[in-house]
Amino acid sequence: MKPKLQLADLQLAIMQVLWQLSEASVAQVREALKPDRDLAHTTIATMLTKMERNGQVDHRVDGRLNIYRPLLAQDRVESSMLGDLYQRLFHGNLNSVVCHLLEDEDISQTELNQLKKLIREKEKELKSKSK
Amino acid sequence: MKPKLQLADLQLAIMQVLWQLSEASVAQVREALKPDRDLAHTTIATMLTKMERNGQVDHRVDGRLNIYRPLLAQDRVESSMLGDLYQRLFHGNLNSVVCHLLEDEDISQTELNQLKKLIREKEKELKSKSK
DNA sequence: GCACCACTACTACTGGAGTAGTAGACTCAG
DNA sequence: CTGAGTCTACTACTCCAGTAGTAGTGGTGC
Repeated sequence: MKPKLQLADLQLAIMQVLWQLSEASVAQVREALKPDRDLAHTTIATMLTKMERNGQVDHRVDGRLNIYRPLLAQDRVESSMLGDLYQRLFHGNLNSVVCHLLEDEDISQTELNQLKKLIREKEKELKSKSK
Repeated sequence: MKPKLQLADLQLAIMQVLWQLSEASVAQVREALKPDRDLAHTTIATMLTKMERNGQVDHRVDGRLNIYRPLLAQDRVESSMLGDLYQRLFHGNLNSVVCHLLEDEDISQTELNQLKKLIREKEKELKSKSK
């Protein structure tokens, strides 16, 4: 069984809590999500059960508590979800993506500097490979 | 009524056909989608009806044909969907996004050059604003 | 000892995407 | 004029996310 790397909205939110805490009980997840969405305890529990069926999380029993931990690596999910959008929406056109980001989002000079550094590194990598 | 800017999979595929052709009949959409997914004529028609209910497309009647046209601008959808992922998955961290893209996807030197140009333009804009 | 609390397991429901069948209307070839 | 084909409208069904109620269970305060 291949676990689904594309996470729906709530699933992603839950997973991010798990990534941050390494592992968590239902109550902990609920607490962490509370500012954004105040969900019933059972809602989280149900969702976690479903996610376990999907192979996205796992749980161990601690006394009467279920402690869940993520089965998916954060960067694999990020890559998968971003890559999917990148292909579906932009057909692999890097420029439009960055264009949108620079236009729509609030970007600081610091971030631009880091960006330039990333590009320089990528260029180095490209050159060494082409030889 | 606010039309939904977040498009599901098939919806996006259909919308992209409409963007490309400006407007299209069910049969045209179906033809365009055929290489990727060979769907029944009625499937497309049903989907278009639903999308019309969602305020995403519109149609006029031409003889016995329904000709659909997109109601959403391509770049608004792109911005919305990308921005949404950007916030949800990366919490507004531009670096990680670009990092993933440079790492996962196949990027050419030409694209990197264009990227640098984009950055230079953005820098200019930042400077002129900060004054 | 018992009432309460916290937690899980099970069940249920809604809404939307995705998929397609069927019926009915119209059109065109022969 | 009739049959084959094409198109829409309507209906139906599956799957899954999201949401939560209820029942049962086991510890805890007093």
